[in-house]
Amino acid sequence: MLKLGKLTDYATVVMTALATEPARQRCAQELADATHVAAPTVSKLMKTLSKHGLVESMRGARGGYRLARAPEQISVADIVAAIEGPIALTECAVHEGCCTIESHCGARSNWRLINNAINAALGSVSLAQMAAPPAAHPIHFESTIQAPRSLNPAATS
Amino acid sequence: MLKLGKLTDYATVVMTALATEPARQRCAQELADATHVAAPTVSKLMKTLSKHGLVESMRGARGGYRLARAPEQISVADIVAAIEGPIALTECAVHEGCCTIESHCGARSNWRLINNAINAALGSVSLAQMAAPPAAHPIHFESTIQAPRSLNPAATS
DNA sequence: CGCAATTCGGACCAAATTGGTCTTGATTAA
DNA sequence: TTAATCAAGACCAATTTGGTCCGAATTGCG
Repeated sequence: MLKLGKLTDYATVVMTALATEPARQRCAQELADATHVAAPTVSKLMKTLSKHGLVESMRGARGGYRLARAPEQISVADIVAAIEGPIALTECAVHEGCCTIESHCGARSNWRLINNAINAALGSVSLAQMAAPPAAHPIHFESTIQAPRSLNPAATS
Repeated sequence: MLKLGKLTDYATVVMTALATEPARQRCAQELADATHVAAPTVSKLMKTLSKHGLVESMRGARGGYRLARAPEQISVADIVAAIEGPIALTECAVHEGCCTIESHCGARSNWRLINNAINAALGSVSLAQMAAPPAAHPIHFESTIQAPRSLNPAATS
């Protein structure tokens, strides 16, 4: 189903909630209330997100969480990567040599290209866009993926 | 990890192998030999692929499998959809109303847009491109969602 | 200055999904 | 008829996922 873990989905919801008021810090319970996600789950999510530097955590009695960066500087790719690990459709796109058929596979390199494209797509959507109503920000994906033979992979678009 | 099931990966490999000689029909064992995928797994894959109309099956002695369409007419999105079901990053993108927080969720509609974009990306890559060396076909996909009122320049680093 | 309330952090466990194999039955060429 | 091959399903093992719980840390108040 090309599915994204439920936790990742929840993470985007919580992050979107935080993005509505980036300055205010809120504790896990407060976020759970706002998003209707189970409180322990929110706690777990925030732990992971904080470990990856997407949110800042304040401990102690009046602690809570807060976005580490401006909503425009956080992409959904960041969230996905934080919760689910590096974005990789195929296992071999990250760990080379773990595939038993790697030598007989003509599809590998092309998979990596597709992988990059999706990565770019997810990276081009910011939290600010997620928080806004869909009509406000037309989301435009454009990705030309070419084999790194003689082409400069830097974004010259 | 945004991961794709291993079976889907294998399916693309087997399909790519078939695409190298679209006219020839090959039995499951032959394909297993060529791709180094376990024979029973190939059998299971082909069953599913045939059920979804991507390959044609010939039964009986000297039977085998063959691509149902030209390699250019089959996209990786077709394969993914056949093995893993409809492409949906979030559960709510397909089944509405199964999410407990649907009413408090400002991210839903945007998720659907992203989902469509990825769908388009996978649909723009054909089996013929997968079978060819990566440098041969620069893969280009572009997907603008919603009215292109104001263009978003966030993609450039 | 110490206590207690509150909150984050990490470990743990249960369950669902997935990956893979096997067995049985139907179909066709030799 | 016989052998070979696909079709269909049940079945089991394993990885991953989702969720809960308890301990460590910090702040506010008495």
